[in-house]
Order: sequence, then C-alpha cells, then structure tokens
Amino acid sequence: YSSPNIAKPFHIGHIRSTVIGNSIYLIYDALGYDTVRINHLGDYGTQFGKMICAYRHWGNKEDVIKEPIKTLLEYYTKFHVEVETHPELDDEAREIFTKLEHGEKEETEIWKWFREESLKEFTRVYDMLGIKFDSYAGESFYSDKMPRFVEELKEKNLLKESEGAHIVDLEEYGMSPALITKSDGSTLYITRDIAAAVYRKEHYNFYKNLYIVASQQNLHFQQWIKIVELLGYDWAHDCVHIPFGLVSLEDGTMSTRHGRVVFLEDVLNRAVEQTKEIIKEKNVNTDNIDQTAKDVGIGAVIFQELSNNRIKDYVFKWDKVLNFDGETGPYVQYTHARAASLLRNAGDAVVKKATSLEGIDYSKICGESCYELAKLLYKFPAVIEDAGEKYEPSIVTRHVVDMAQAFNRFYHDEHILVDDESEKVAKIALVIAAKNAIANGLALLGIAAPEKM
RNA sequence: GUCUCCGUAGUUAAAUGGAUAUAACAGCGCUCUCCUAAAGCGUAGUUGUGGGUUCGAUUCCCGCCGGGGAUACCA
Repeated sequence: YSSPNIAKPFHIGHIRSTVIGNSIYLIYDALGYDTVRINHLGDYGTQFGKMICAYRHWGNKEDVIKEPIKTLLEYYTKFHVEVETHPELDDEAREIFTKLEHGEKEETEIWKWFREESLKEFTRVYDMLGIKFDSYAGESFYSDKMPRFVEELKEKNLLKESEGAHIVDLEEYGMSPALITKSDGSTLYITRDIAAAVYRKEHYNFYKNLYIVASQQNLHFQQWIKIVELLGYDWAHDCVHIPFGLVSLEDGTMSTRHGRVVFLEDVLNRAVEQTKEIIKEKNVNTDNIDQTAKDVGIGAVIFQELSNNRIKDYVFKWDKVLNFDGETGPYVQYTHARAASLLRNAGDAVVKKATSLEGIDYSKICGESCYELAKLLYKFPAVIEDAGEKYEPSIVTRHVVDMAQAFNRFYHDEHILVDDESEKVAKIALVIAAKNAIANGLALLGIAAPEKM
C-alpha cells in the first residue's frame, strides 16, 4: 500500500492507499496476524527513462538536491512538452530505460540518486502521519526477477507473439490480453507484479497477500492473478486486490502535469494550523499545544478518509477536510479527552478501585444511556473482526463514532462524580472501559487519542 | 461498443434480505452559578426509474436513465 511514484509529488490522491493500508495493517496486527508492511514504490518503468533523458538535456544537480521532487517533476513535464516537437526523445527515453533494465552503471546511478532523494521527501510525510513500513521493495526490486516468468509462460504455452510484443490471451476468461513484454523487449507493470507475488510467496510464505490499490486497476489485478493461476500456483487467490474509489478535485481529475494537484503535506499542515487556532480560541489548558494540534489536525484528516466505504469516489474540498464538527476525528478525540478529564477529577483511589473490577456494584449503573453505551462496548471486538474480514476500516470508524455519541449522551444524562462512593466507582469503571475502547478504536485507524484538548 | 463500479433527506454518508430506512453537516429553536459547550436536546426533510424473486428488497436478478473507471506497448 501507499506506493507513490518516486520523483512525483505526494498528493491528496495518495492518502487513500496509505491510510487505508495502514489501518488494515493495524486491524490485522490486532487480530493476531504476523504482518509485513510493504511499500511497493513506483520506482521503475519507462517514465524513468524519460526522467533521466530530461535530466541529461536540461538538468542541474544542485537544483535536484535543493528540491528533488519539484525539480524532477519539472523535468518530467518539460519532457512531455518537448516530445511534441521532438518525437525522437521518446526513442531516446526508451533506450535509456532498456539500459537501466540491463543494469548499465551510469543510468543505474542516476536512478538510485533520484530514488534516494524522493524517499527523503516521502519519509517526511509518513512521519507526519505516523506511518512506517517494513519494506520499500518497489518495482525496481523485481527487475532481475522477471525473465524467469517470461520463460515459464513460454514453457506452459501461455505466451503469444502479437505485433512484436508478447501477450497472454485471456479472451476465454472475458478479459483483454495482458501485455507481458513490449515490442522492444522491455517489461511492464504486470510482469513485475507477477514476479513480486511469487517472490512474496517464496520469501514470506504469506497467508494473504493484500494490495490496497485504486479501483482503476481492477482489470490489471484480475489479469495478473489469473495468469498466476494459469502458471499453476495454487495460492493465486490468496492475492487479494482491495480497491478504493477515485479522489478528484472540484475542477476535475487530478493531473500532475496540468498543475491540478493538492499536496498531502499542505493538507496536513493546514489542518494542524487550524487546530491550533481553535485551541487558542477555546483557551484550553493543554500542556503541549503543538503536539495536541498535530494529533488532532492530522487525526481529523485520517479519520475523514476512513469514515466512508472505501469503494466510493469523492471530490476533495478544503472546507470539508477542515470541518471539525459532527462525526469527525476531533469529535471522537474530544470525547476521549472528556473521559480522561473525568478520571483525573475522580482521583487515583477511585480509578484504582474501578480498574481492579473488584467489588463493583453494577446495579448502580442503570440509566438507559449507560446501557446503550455498554452494549456498544460489548459489540466492539466483533466489529473489529468484521472490519478485518471485509478489509473495511470504515466499519471501525463508524463504531468509534457510535461509541463516542453514546458516551456523550451518558455524560450528559448522568452525574458521574457523585457523593455515593460505590456509585461513583461503578460509573468510573464504565468510563474507563469507554475511554479504552475509544482509544483502541482510534489506534486501529492510526490516530492518536490525546488526554487533553 | 464491451466489461465494471456508483446512484439513499438541500449536502456528505449508514443500514450480514427483517420491525416506523439511521446519522452528521447546512436551516430553525433550546441547554453552561453544574464532572471539558470541539458537547447535549428538540424540529423539518430521503431509497433514480420500470419490472421480477420473496411472507418481507436500499440490499438479490433483469431492463432503462444518470455519473465514474477500465478497455495491449504508462504505472
């Protein structure tokens, strides 16, 4: 998951795979699975031939070091402008990519350098989001693992030559043919995905191999999973494509080349800034405004991303992403902070007694809203399993909202810190349970749960 | 053209085939001498369309309408 293309900006379109993938990892980890987080970087392909070609013609080392992504993107854009009038550039770019595939030293070194510089920028955004990976083995990692499958496809009579290229005909399965090698012999995305799947089976021996990739690539996944099956690998259907809908902007589809793009880092920064203003306005006594603003602002962006069914398309709107009212991350975090505040006011002795769960008179919590809250807390583990089975973090998000709503009603209806000691302890026990459930729920989404806000 | 996904209050969305379709936002009102009002409460408003299966359909099947995506040398 995540898997951005190196040398291209990390924009709002990348947030979905990143954040959904992270949450699915967290959910499966919580369910007790051994998990490996792989960032299949888009660090290979014809585009890098173009990029290197552009760098050689118009590039400058200092500029790249100063601002890697922006500069490399300029080269890429310039290439596409120039190629209109100089079509020979395309041939040159293809040739460079072929050299790269053959491991020519000079091309490989430039490419490695681009990759490192890009990764530095991505890491900054991942740090903001609090997201880590176990492996950054991207497409390039499989560059030397593909010839084996081209041979295997030939042996099993699956490969056909067509217009100079090599294809697997999938017509009988209702799919268009899959292009395995281009007419110049170089490989494609699909070839690398087949190599990657086999590598992962051999290296990790996975139970499930999950791909959190946009629904635009549905056909691509159907094709290569079918090919893996035709190659005779019985685990083909343990590879699962988990698709999600498209993010577009109000003025159309995002397009890096046309400058129609919203940078993820800008969204996160603005959300944090706005949170800071709200904190100042409300004059909340927090120990560390910067940390709280970061937890809440970034949490808000992640939460919103995970609140709808992943398959739905949506249009990115600033006022929506910066709206913190209603069923939002800040609402849930606020509820958690309220619960934390109750525990502080209750005092250590009461909290300790309630935590021990010994001698609690549960008959003292009998209001309707207490019951509704308790019911939701009880259902939570089953909800997490359901979310895992369906690869759908929004199921957790919805339930966390429901729990927060129930807690706020309970908070409003019931006086919690009452004089009656046993009633107070019983109610605090419920508060502790709710606070833990909300914090755990947020954790499964990759969101912090501040004690104060 | 073919394949595929989506269509629910003004808006954004919920709903393993089950009871009066559920929330939030935006409206309109109300509640801080009271544990954090980033809260709570009230109010009005919804299944694109035509069939079918079923005791029962937002959900499953077929047609239509509207929108997105894919459809071999990008990834």
